[in-house]
Amino acid sequence: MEQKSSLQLQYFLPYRLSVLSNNVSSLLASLYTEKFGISIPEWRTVAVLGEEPGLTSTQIAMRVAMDKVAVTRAVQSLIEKQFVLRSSSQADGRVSHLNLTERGQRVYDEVVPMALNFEREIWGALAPEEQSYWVKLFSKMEQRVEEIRNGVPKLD
Amino acid sequence: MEQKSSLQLQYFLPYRLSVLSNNVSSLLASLYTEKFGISIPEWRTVAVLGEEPGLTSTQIAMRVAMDKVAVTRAVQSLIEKQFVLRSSSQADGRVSHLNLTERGQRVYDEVVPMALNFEREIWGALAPEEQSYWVKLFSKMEQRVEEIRNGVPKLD
DNA sequence: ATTATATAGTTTCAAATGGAACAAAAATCA
DNA sequence: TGATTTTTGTTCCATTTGAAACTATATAAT
Repeated sequence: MEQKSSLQLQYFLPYRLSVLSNNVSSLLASLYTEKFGISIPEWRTVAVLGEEPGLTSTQIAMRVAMDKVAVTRAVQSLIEKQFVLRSSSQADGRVSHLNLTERGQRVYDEVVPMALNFEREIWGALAPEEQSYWVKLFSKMEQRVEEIRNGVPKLD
Repeated sequence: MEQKSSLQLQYFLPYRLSVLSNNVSSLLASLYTEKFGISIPEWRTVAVLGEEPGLTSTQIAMRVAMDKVAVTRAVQSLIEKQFVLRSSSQADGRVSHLNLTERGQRVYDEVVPMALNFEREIWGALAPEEQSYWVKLFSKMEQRVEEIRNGVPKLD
């Protein structure tokens, strides 16, 4: 990897990551927005509740890299659409536990295979040994970015 | 790479891509928003005009994966801030050519090294041979996603 | 117990974003 | 030439997003 001195956007890692991620996200989103009328944050909420029923809003926010406002809105909308049910905790009056309704579970059950299938199509770009290599490299990148993030503390 | 039957968001490629990309973007943005008060689309516009002076709005949009409305707004804002100058083409009355002002050039000259430095920090996650491997795999992914995008034509 | 502090979640308001309609100029075509 | 279609870029409007203020409950401290 040679040293760069000029910034060519098309080869610039943050830019390429952003473009790829946007393309992937919007392709994936088209699978479930058309069919079920749910947004990306809503889908993420459904996905995580499908994995772990009964989570609270804050727990969802932590698992899903969304802020609490986004979760509030996703949950409200999912409740209106009757995909999610809220039941307040008797242990802690501030929180409520969220679960998929039967309809919500159907969304989950239908979208998961589509999503996995889409993921497989993308993985198809790489040979099997390349795939595990990708995962290894990607994880290192994630870690490093996390380190940088923690090393450069927010000014407060 | 074994077959997945359940979707765990934390291992799901589109999700991981999205999180990594967002983290990288927001770290990078913090470098120039604080110092120069420009947004991500504005920075991209400056970056591309630094590489290729005199582009028109449409040309910027093509190079930078933004839609034309985003470019219009970025350019308007950059003109107000006196980072960009618009000069209408006498060859084609519809378009105008955009250039960095001296102030805009200074932003470019200052941000580019910061951006490249940031990129180097991220690349630091990988050993040199891993870096070239990453580029290779990443390019394959980009290509595949592009293929899927073209294979699934927009409904119009 | 009473006060202070922290946490969960919502609301509010302003800014960012996206799509459709639009105006102006250019290109095509009859 | 004159009519039609494209292209460029902007504006308008509705939706989304984000940050800060706020309410309600819970926890800690004195």
